[in-house]
Amino acid sequence: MYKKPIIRLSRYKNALYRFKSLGLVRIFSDNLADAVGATAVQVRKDFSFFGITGNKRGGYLIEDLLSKVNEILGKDKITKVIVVGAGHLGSALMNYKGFPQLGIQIAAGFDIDPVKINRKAPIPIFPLDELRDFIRTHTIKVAVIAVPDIAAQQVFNIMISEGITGIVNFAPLRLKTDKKCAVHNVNLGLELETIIYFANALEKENHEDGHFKS
Amino acid sequence: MYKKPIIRLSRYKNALYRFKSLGLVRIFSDNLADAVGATAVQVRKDFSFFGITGNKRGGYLIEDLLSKVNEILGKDKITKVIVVGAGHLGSALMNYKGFPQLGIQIAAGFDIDPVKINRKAPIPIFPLDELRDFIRTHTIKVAVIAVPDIAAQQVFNIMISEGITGIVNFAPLRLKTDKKCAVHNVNLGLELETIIYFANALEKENHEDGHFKS
DNA sequence: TAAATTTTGTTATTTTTTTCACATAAAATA
DNA sequence: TATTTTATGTGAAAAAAATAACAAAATTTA
Repeated sequence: MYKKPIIRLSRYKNALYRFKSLGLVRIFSDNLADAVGATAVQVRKDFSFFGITGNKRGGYLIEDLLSKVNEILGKDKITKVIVVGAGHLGSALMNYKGFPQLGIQIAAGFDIDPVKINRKAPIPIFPLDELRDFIRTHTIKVAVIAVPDIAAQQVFNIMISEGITGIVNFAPLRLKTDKKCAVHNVNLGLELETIIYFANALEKENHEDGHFKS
Repeated sequence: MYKKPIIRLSRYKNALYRFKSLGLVRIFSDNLADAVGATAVQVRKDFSFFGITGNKRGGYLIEDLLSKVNEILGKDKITKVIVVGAGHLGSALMNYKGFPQLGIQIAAGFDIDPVKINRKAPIPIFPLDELRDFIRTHTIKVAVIAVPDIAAQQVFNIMISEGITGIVNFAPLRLKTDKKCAVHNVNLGLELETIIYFANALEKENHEDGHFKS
């Protein structure tokens, strides 16, 4: 399925835009590796995997590279995304400044709390009742779930039945479906837990180092 | 290094607490697999990898399993964590209800904006100036970076120099580190981009299916 | 122009992760 | 008690991902 190379391709793309905005025209695998935290070999390997080639000793032309990467990632058009749940996390996403550059347009937010509704805002926030209709009339294909876990499954079901094909889910539960939909679960608690494990492992290692080596 | 099994172990643990709270005593690899989106074999393989065994045909005693998993994950004590940046995302994290159960205590937040400072709140928010001192006096080892990208590197440097060993970074840039600190970069924009890629791939697949098969 | 250097691109190798296949123990049933 | 059923546990195989090794092209330098 080759998931990791795809993810890195997105990272390369973002780095490329940054390099481009600095006025650079040409880039080396080494620079890209530094920018995304990979190795130069890995960058070239990824490119090779997707059939992208550069110039021996000359690196890559940023413009060429961008158009190839964008083609592979299907970023030739703007993707409309909705965010369901306008709490802290939902707001954080809706206020994320980087989306336009990524070809992502947050089309609307939804919330069950009447206080949060604001149809006139730059990114309007509608009541949850209107979710189904909005997805249908705007042919939304990608959505973010940022509601409490009790509400998540219900929201998810609406999305699935309306033909959403990609969901990033921030509610700490695993959403189930038989339908064809890519679901990416992001669990903020888990991210912290995982890093705590590795932090502890490092702590131990450091102490052992201190004991045995120095 | 075997990173994936560790991450799943955290997921199993959380699922186990949920099962336990439902009054269950015994659990099967199959149930755990469903709960975390893995397969039953994978669950058993993971357990086998960490030397955890159950009872043939009898599944696993939740209580036993939890104590073993917690031991492996080093969750016998509470980990104090600080959150730097009290914007939308930082607030989302500080308000996350699930942390106490995970043995995580958000000890404090930090922000550069004077308006956000609140020393009396349940989770106090201090000015950024006091970050270094706080880490030192409270021997903080794990931190979250939820500041804009321009501020991230500076915050990171303070953390590293004060001996933080685990960082979850939400700023959309890659923080460089030596071996002494585990950094996990979470890029919300990238999460969306990745799911858009897979959503598009599914769209295409569905259309092809419609064309060739039905 | 020849040699040295730099950087890509690819093949081979290793490591990590997932899946498959099936033996084995415990419990249930006949 | 013998048979069948249900799960676990693990060795082997396959797939995915990361790393290593090095040939080849382009450029620079001598």
